[in-house]
Amino acid sequence: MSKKVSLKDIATKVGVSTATVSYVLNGLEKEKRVGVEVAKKIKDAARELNYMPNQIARSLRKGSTNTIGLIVADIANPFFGQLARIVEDEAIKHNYTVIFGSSDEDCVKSEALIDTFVNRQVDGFIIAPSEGCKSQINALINREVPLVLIDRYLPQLNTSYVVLDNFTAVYDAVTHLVEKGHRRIGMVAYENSLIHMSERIRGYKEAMIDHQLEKEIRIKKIAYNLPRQEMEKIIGEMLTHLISDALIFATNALSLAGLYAVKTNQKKVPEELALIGFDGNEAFDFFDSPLTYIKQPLEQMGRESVRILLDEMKGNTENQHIQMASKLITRASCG
Amino acid sequence: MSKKVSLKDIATKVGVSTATVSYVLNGLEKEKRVGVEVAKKIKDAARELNYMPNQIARSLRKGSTNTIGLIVADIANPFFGQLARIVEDEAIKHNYTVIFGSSDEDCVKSEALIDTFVNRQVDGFIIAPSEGCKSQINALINREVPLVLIDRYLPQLNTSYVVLDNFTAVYDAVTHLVEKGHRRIGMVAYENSLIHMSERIRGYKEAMIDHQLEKEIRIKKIAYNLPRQEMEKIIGEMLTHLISDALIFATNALSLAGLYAVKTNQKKVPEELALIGFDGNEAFDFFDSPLTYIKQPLEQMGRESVRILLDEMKGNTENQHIQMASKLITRASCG
DNA sequence: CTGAAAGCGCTTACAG
DNA sequence: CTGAAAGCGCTTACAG
Repeated sequence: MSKKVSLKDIATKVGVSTATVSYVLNGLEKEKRVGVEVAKKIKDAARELNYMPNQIARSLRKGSTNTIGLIVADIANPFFGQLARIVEDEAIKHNYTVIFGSSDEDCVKSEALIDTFVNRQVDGFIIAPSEGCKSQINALINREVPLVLIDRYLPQLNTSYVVLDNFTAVYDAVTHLVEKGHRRIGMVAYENSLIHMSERIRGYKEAMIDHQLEKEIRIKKIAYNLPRQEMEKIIGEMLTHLISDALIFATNALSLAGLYAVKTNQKKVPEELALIGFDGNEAFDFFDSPLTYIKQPLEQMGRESVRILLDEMKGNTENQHIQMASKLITRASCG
Repeated sequence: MSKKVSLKDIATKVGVSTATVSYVLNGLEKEKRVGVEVAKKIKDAARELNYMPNQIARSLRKGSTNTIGLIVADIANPFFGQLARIVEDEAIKHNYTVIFGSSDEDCVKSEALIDTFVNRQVDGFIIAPSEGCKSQINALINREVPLVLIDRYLPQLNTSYVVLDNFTAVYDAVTHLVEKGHRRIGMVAYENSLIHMSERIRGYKEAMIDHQLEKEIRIKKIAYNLPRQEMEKIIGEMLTHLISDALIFATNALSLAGLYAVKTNQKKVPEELALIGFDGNEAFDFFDSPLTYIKQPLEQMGRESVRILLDEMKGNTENQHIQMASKLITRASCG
């Protein structure tokens, strides 16, 4: 890169100290009572030299970087991609930049990302925590780094979070299926002990129990990291036995794998099998009978998480817990 | 945040200078011939105090931040989300972090992002440039900032880039439709003068001409920033008149809007209307007759762009131009 | 009203 | 083999 213009260059050119230049360029000319003429000269010089402040130097001095670290499971997953976009927009409004990383629900990756971001002095974190990385998050808490968890939280840890009311989301989905006359309702979930998954499963179970369907409870748990073809195969096997007449999928990716399996196995929806998906997806709309699904309020989740984080970065140490209601978008797939 | 541990703290504790600590922690102990015992003490102290180097201070001193700035049209768009993920993975391998921003194809936003990233001293840029922001990119070139353009390039500017061979992609798509017996082949594109769009359109036109279908050329251009409902409506209107018996969509978003419109208007595919989409999308698979589409080699594009950028950051000033071949995934939607 | 100076936490050329 | 010191480009408490 070519020679960069610094405060000093402007100071030299105008014939003042870097302090004065700094004041003027940061809009403190009134407060510091810098002469109007000097101020003008400085501004002109800055423009003329095409001065761009070195945010790194500034960050070092001020001890803050105006950067937010965002860690999701996978930025390529539309759920997180959309969330990232909302976080980005909110961050920009408040003059923050976001650096991001994908953990793949993997604790080792997650830790590496957190360390990197800490080294880079991010002012705060928004994290969708992975399984088993409690100690990493706890280390952040001990360092008193502003932090909000998203999508899931860690019940043992005292942090702010923004999540879905997963229990009610799935509970209501089951009820909807029951109302539509389904009884043998199964669930396809991830093998994951985190709260978002366990709450979805709990919502399913309790709803089944409350509807006197305890004996029909059937949950298939699938590993997160399986390629979709594998997921599809597993779900496909479920379908050939067809012990259920309705299925609820616990995530977007599972819903998609399920749709592929249903298509491959040529099951008629909703006649042979009713379906409820999670999150939105265009594919849901083009499935033979458009999918009923549990919709998360992504926009608000993203906004709230940034709002809370900014709050914490301003010094508010009170943890805020937000649980948002989902919406069941009912369409043809449940009969 | 709580008190942070610095090099000095370790130095004090062990009783050496910060220089020695720095050498040891950066693996220069051999080179600088630091005593084995001292080195061990330093490493132990660092571990004990849970030392995390301040990357900001390091960046200021070294003049490089190990950060890549990635600017796409919209990180929530799966095409760019997937690209971002690949860039992220490649960057991490080489110890780089990526900060990202979405331009919405808007020059003002794009410029704000570029300025922010320059201020933050990113070591290099990967940019999907917006329409009319030539001067911004040019400013980057003048500053000698390592840069690779992606998805589109600016023909007037001397930069590295990684793009699709858009001309051939669409040319071949037209040929495929012709071979399938279609003649009244239309195209739905964005109102965008950038090279990726103009090349797609040129590919369409030339193919039509080469197949003696010059008179059947019909291109509908739609503004990028329209909400999908609007796009759908516009395409819907095309469908009611049905001047075409086949349509090629120039982007993923247009393909989706097109599918919704076709569904709403209950056109039979491929009997009444053949379709070819751009990029992949799960919705393509679940459409009544699975969509034939032009597939981009995303993985390689992401990798190559990072590889070239790293190359430039190492000092290689030679611009590299990469144009990748697409693949036509043929399925039922063309008959 | 304005400037000299310290200092943020590192790295590295230099001296011994 | 090891350390003192300068310096990256800013901000800001302090002095005058």
